[in-house]
Amino acid sequence: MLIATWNVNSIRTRLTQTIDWINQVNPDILCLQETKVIDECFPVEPFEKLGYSVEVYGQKSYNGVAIISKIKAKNVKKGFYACKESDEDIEIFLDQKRVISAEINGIKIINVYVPNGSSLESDKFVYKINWLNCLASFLDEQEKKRELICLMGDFNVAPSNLDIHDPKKYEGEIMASEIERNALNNVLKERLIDSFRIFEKNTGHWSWWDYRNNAYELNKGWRIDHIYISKELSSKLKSCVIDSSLRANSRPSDHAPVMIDLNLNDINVDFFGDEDNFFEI
DNA sequence: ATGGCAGAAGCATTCTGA
Repeated sequence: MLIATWNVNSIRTRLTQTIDWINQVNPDILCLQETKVIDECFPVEPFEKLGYSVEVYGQKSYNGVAIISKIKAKNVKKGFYACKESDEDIEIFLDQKRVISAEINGIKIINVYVPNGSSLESDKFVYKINWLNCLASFLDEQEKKRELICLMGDFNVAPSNLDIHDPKKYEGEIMASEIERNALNNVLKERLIDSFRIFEKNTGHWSWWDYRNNAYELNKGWRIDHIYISKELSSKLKSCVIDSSLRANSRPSDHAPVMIDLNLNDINVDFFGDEDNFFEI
């Protein structure tokens, strides 16, 4: 089962490239970020023609997430819910459409577009950390339900210095600070693992290159797009790849897709709906 | 320290992103 994530930086501008990529790799699930379109205007037909079902949570101009899947998503939820914070605390995140989740093939799929934060001195940075803390609370609640989780998207955080082309230059800066890394680790805790690092221990692998200063041509990138899976799923993980070739297209997204291959043949797809049962892998 | 590029909104230029 191929599960992919891609920040397309506008689905309408990147529609042809997205459809071409789907035809090329045939993913079972594709999570998109920065769709930048209201739900009524999301181009669902090209995906449905290929046999996919589409779930969207977008807004005008900014943000926006979507789940494209061969198997229709169940129990689709838009925004945060069931966090231990009160409803009023969750409410401040409602106007930015950055998270959509659903159950597909026995896995809880959580698609996120984490705020960038601008700089450590910015109000947006406070928002970013609060948002990550809310995501951590959201996952705490999912964990109580013993769900198998696949959390993916644009995290706007490089988990370690191995994930930055010039870590000294950006030490302590946005996307590289200890504050952000700690907030991310508090989301992951001991329950979620970085799919990419199961297979690759070295630096030099990026998922995002700045549009400016010829960053892609100079290979000055960052690895900020991630697929985290429940550790119970790690034995099922066959591969994790970043398809950086798309960054060389004309009019590319500044992000590349990331994709895992999970062997789910022996997973009980009827798990959801049976509260008294949970997986034995 | 600044600006570099791209997209949306909307028609000149600003806001936002990372």
